[in-house]
Formats: sequence, C-alpha cells, structure tokens
Amino acid sequence: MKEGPDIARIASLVGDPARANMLMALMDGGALTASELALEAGVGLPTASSHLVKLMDGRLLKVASQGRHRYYALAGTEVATMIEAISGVAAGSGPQRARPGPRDKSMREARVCYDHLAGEHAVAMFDRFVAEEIIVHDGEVRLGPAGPAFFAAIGIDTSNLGASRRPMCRACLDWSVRRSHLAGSLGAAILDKIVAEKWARRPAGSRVVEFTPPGRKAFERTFLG
Amino acid sequence: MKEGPDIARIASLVGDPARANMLMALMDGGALTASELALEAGVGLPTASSHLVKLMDGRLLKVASQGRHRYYALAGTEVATMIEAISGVAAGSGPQRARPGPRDKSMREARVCYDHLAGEHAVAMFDRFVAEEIIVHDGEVRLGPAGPAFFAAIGIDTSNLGASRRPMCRACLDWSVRRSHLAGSLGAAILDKIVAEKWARRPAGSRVVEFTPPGRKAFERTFLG
DNA sequence: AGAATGCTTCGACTAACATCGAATGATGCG
DNA sequence: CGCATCATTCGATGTTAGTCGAAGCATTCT
Repeated sequence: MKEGPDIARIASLVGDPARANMLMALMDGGALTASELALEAGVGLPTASSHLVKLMDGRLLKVASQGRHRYYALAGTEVATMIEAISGVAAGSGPQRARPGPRDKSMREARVCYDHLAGEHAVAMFDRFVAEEIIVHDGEVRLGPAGPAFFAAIGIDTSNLGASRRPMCRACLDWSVRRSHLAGSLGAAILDKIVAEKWARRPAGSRVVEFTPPGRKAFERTFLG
Repeated sequence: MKEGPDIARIASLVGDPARANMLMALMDGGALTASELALEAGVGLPTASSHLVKLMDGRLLKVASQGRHRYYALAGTEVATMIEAISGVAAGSGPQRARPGPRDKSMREARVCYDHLAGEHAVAMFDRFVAEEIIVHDGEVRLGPAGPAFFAAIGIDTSNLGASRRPMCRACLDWSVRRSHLAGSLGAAILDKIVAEKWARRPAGSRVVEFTPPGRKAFERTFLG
C-alpha cells in the first residue's frame, strides 16, 4: 500500500501555517534566526523552536550556529523548487486576496524568489528576452541564438553557468501575475548584477526588491531594451 | 504577515496520508472511482468521500460523473509537477524503506510517472539519449542535434510536440534511483509508443509497467541502442 | 416499480498536534 | 563572575481534523 517516498510526511510539514510562513520568509535565500522566524510566523518562541526541530528532522532546513544565534535557511534548491511548485497551484486555487495592500504592490512589482528576480519587472524582462530570441520558450526554456552575445555585453558569461548540475534556464510560474519568469542560474546571475550595480536594494527581512529611480531606468535600458 | 498564495492550505491537503495515497495513485494520469481510491488510501468510503471534497475544494482534483460512477483524476500537470517536486525532497529525507519487496522491484524497474516512463529503464534510456546527443542535459534539458532524426525514425514527430505550452523535455528526479529521467510531452510520447507497440502492459490499478520478453528486447534495441 | 450498487451526508468519538508559561541550557558582555 | 540575551525543553491546555457507523440520494438493472 505504501509505495514511493513519504510525501505526506513532508507535505504536512509545509501544511502548518506557522511553518509555511517560515519557509516563505526563507524563500529569499537568506538565513534568519529563530526569533526572527517566530516573528515572521506570528507565534511565540517556544512554538517556533518546536517547529524548527520538525523542519530540521525533515531535512527542509539547515542551520548554522554563530555565537548565541542560530541561523536557519532552506536546505537547498530542491526545497525551494518544491515550494515554488506548491505556490504555483496555490495561486490558482485559494481564495484570491481581497484587496492587495501597499506592501503587496511592491511585492508584485519586484521581489526575490529564492535567488532570482520575480514580479512584474521579471515577467516583462522574460517577455522581452523571448521577443528578442535571447531565450527561447517553446514549452521548455533555453538560451536563444541572441543570448550569449547579449549577456556577454553586460558582463554575464553564459558559458560558465551551465557547468553545475543546476539548470541555467528555468521557467518559474509567478503567483502574482500568473505568468512565467526566468529562474535558474542565469536568473540568479541577473539578480546578482542588479544588486551589484546598486540598481536596487533589498530591505532586510523582506522579499521586496526596491529599485532606485536611476536604477530602474538602468534596468529598463539594459533588460527591457 | 500573510503574503503570497496560501501554500499551507494546499500543502496540508497533501499532508494527510490518506489523501497523499490517493494523489499518488492518480499519478499514473488515470481516473479512479471513489471506492477504488478508498481502497488505495486504506480508509472507509465515508472517509474517502470527505477527503475527496476537500481535494476538490483545493482544485487538486477534477471529477467526471459517468452514470453511477464518479471518476476522479488529477486536475492538471501543475498538480502532478508539484507532487513530483514533493517526492523529490521526500526521497532524500524520509527513513529509507527497510527491504524493498518484490512489488517495489517492479516499481523500481519500470513504472509510470503521471504520463511518462520512470524507473531504471527510463534512467538508462535518459543516459543513452545524453550520450548520443539525442537530448542535451547541461542542467536544463532540451532536444540535442541528433534528436529530431532519431525520433522521426521511430515515428515520433518532435516538431509537433513543442506546440502546446507544455515543456517538451523536462528532467524528472527519480525517487527510486535518485537520478533524472525524461518527462514532458516527449516523455509522454515515448510511453505512448511503448504501449501502442504492446511492448509492455500496464496492470490496472498500479503504476507498474510490465514489459513482455520480446517487448523488452524491442525497447532495448530501439532506445538503448 | 423494486432491488441493488455507488457515493455522499450526518453525528459522535478519538487522537494528534499546535500553542503558551515557566524553567533550563548556552553564549557573550561588562 | 554574574547579568542579559538567545534558544530549547517540559508540562498542561485546547482545538482541530481524521475516522467510522448509520442513514439518505442518485443511478442502473431486472
């Protein structure tokens, strides 16, 4: 009767609202302390701690002890991919948010999805990449004929990105716009560049990406043509 | 505090063992009646029915009424993708199965994963495709230079497969072997061919794919070179 | 129409688990 | 060395939700 991996076990881990909030808070790829996660989840410290041991047991989180702080982070990209997949079906299913608040506005515009850019800006960029054949999206996603030259011109060497086992290009379904944006190591490299060029800053403890006015212009000029 | 889609809601749906078993049973892409699902989940009929309404509320299942039978099936590929993703992390996490029984042996050898072939045979095929550059797997997966000719020779027209929004090639992490095999519409087309040629049969109510002796030879000659 | 089958609803029971207060470890600072 | 902070463990409480038996609907077959 029971065959295959124990999917119920780990799904139930994500199934608790407090734990789900923690995982979502870690989707920016950063590491948070137990207290920060407790705050994020909206529960007390003991409760949070109990949840954290459960998540550790399930190998969904990894921890780094640093002095009297313990920094928790997602265990790896597999976990992030799973959460993205769940978000994908959750976006289509759940009761839609009544009225999106101002914070949600920023989130929809530009946010971080584990290690790459998401939101309206990311979708616009994705669309432009497809239009210019910088990437091809015939169901799967891969580098297009105009891709290597384009990225080389802005200082991203695509020949190195395929090295690891990680997909260079991957489509990630955006829960706010219900359209695709670019994930994978290339998506991560782009976000790296945006931050390195100081076009945008990332307020601590949030997934929001705040573009500076000149940064937005530079972003549009570079990626939206 | 709560931002993004309600991932906890749908994760908790998968988090119950009975419901998880139902979903796994439907991962072959088929449709089952409520009683069959009750049997599969190991619960009584009323319990199963209650679970089914929950899964329907979460849009994870779709139903087709046919006479006095109600056939339940996964709502779509998004749901299947999500379950695959969960299986991926569950395979690495959970307590490994003590000693795999004979049924597990068949499952490891060849089984159906929603609509494509999985298991050792599928992994071997995937490896050979990569070696012959029929597909390329530099992280992402796509058709290789030798691909179109190869598939045309065995009656699969790859130019048609990219039409839909669905990925033609996709790597699917195999929970039994911890290696990749081929998913996507191309993977589905291959399984279709195997069944159409009667190289293998699929016992009802199981994900196992049983090759006939001549069928296995034909499969190896065709796909393993 | 009457009987049989498949499925759902209702009601009550039980068990699991999330939650918090208080106490105990662990680490760093003055 | 104590004090303060961060984190975990323990014990007790309350709520949630999975479970089944029995009854109610719907559909099909004779």
